[in-house]
Amino acid sequence: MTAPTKPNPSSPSADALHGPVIDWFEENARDLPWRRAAAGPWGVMVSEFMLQQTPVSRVLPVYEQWLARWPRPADLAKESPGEAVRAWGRLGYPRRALRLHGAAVAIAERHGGDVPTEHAQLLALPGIGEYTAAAVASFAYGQRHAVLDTNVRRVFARAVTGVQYPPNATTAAERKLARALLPEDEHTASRWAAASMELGALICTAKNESCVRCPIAAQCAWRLAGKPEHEGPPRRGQTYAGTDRQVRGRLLAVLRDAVGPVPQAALDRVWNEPVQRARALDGLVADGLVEPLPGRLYRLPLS
DNA sequence: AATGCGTGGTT
DNA sequence: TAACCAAGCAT
Repeated sequence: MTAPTKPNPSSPSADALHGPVIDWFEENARDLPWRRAAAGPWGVMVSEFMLQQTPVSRVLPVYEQWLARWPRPADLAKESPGEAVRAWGRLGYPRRALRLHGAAVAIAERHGGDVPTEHAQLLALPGIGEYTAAAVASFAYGQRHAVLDTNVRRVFARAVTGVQYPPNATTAAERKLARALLPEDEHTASRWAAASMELGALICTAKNESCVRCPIAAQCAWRLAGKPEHEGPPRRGQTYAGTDRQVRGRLLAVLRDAVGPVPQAALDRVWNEPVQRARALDGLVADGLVEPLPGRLYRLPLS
């Protein structure tokens, strides 16, 4: 059985992919605010945090609000973490807001207020992992990095490896392939990173892929193989109704919409099962998303 | 390495 | 309509 990340014998060469994909990108790239020069490294970094597991359409309005309110890392660093959580609104995964605030504080303290340029420095910031460090270094600073997000992984799985979907978790073989496909020239590499991601986002989508508009359809290993169905373990479903996540979301929504501290009685109304409710609230406090005050009061964290 | 972590649109 | 999906990270 062939490893799912091993290129097919008939897989296209790197050189055969770069030109068509980058040319397609020049013509079809979306005009997103974080792609404009005015966004700067901070705009790129904010957008990357917001886009972790969240669609572009929902990020756009919140991104504009954040950049208008906190145009530099030091501006956000001066705020309380709770204000960041409040301004995060309903983007989801609010720990990202906390981490972005923490990253802004670290940038103000350690990097003179400028988003660091080095991959290792970026990786050391809270909320920044392998993908985001590479994305900021590549998109904001034009550096040569393999930017391996879910879109790129899917494009490589199909075009090169010949399977419908990449593995559940990113494998060493995928990283190796991404590095092998990276153009040598720095500027070309950064264009390739953005272009291959955009191809996955717009054309080579998880469902209803649009091969007729794909610039590399003629070379795509998966299409040439007759687009075989995904085999292997199904991707882990994400149930939500009835989970602690749902309870946490409801609790935090009350605190976001409140001006001052909220009595526990008000929080109790969002979920009728007391054990799960208490567990969810404790979890929010443990995560630093909620601050308990004397007298059974709660608020978003002031520090 | 498997799991937990929000939310809303689409099929 | 329940399931799936959306530029991951931390533990």
